[in-house]
Amino acid sequence: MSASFVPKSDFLSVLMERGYIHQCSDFEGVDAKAKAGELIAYIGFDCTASSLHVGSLVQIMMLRWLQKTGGKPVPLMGGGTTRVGDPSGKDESRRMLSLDDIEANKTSIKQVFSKFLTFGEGRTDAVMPDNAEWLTALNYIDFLRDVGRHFSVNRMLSMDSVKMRLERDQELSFIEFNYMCLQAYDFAELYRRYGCLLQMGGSDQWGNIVTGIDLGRRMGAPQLYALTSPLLTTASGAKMGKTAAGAVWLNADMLPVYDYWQYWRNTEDADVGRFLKLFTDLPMDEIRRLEALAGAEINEAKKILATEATAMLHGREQAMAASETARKTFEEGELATSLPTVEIAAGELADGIGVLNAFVKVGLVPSTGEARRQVKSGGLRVNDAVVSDERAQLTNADLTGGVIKLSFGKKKHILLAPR
RNA sequence: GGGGGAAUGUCCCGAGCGGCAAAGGGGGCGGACUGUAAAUCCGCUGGCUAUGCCUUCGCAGGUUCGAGUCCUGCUUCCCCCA
Repeated sequence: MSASFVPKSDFLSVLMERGYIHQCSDFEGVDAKAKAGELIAYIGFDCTASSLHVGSLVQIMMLRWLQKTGGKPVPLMGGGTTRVGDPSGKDESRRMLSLDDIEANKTSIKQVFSKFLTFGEGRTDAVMPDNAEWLTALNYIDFLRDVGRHFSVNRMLSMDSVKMRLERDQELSFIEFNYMCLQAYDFAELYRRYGCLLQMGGSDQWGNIVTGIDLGRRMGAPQLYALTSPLLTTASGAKMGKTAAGAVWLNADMLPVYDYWQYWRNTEDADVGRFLKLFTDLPMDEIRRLEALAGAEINEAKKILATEATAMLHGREQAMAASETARKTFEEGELATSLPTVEIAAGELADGIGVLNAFVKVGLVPSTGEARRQVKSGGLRVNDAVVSDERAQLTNADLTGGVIKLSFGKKKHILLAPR
């Protein structure tokens, strides 16, 4: 980032101040467009899964700030590119998604965007096109003639991502080599359709975005711009968005609100300030105050981070409920009825069910073998009492207030209720 | 087309004289310590109706009391020559 540059637009001021920016092709240019209220920007999203996860949140937030500062955000669904399958994840035979799957994923993903952006027909309202709209209509010969001639292979070969692969003798498939052409074409097409001037994305997208700018110029678009965000890792170097249980999904049906809240609550100390800036709307003054908290006090900042981030996605009411459940569970050690509950046939419980199987049944551990191991290391508890006998049975006698509380480790609790 | 390598515990990397549920890492999980953090230390890291049974080393056959290990064929990937 150019050290001397001082933005005049709200958009760049916010992004710079909050740490969203890694590189920008032309700060002054973007700044001027934003200042004039003419900035329309897009970010591409895969629709390989029915939900985005935390890893995409920085991108979503950039679109959100764009809208809040007077620009028009364009989240682009990669419905067309998804059909090809992104080859850069080098694990070979990635399954091809059916068109129905892709369509379903798009619908599901759009729900998330509507939490962060306002869609509509207005000047700053977001629109969500799908690159399948133009990519699938392409004819190979026409594409080569109209678009392909603008790509310089010499130039493509000189790009870092390509150069690296060639130097290491790693295979670079033709389809992968073409992927950037399709993405570049998206940019040109979005300019044509929406007057989109800026493409944003993660820092790994820089090369692809710049290729798009280049193509735009050759195809007669005005100057286009690139802006990338830093690749996010936690302070200890782990990738964001992955936990033991899998990805931190944004859709509530794939990750319960409580778990989402917990994800943020468990942020490392060193990340609190950075995350508050990136993942909440809190004013900077407030954030500066929170990140100055030291020692155990920083837990207050983490709770605020969790509640704010959750509220943005799932609504304030749900966020408060998650916060309250956590408070009861951790600070009062009391049984909160809002913990996830799994039902069991009343008769089954009356007959007695093995502890190990009970833990497997509610999904806290994957197998009885794992349950057995956890008993040995003291990781399982029933009604807060450590399980020491793996042969123990759970019966109606274990019901406390109509349920049995099963805990795995300190943080994972599930209630077992007879039905 | 010719020659030479490689594929191992369904997260990854990676050892493996014919007796192997298979060394060692990383990652992950649990425990201790804390603050629901980090760091550190300890334990665990195929499945089950479990003093036993079943399934794992690219795929399919074969040799053998016994195969990840030896043989044959196949698949995929890499390297060298053409």
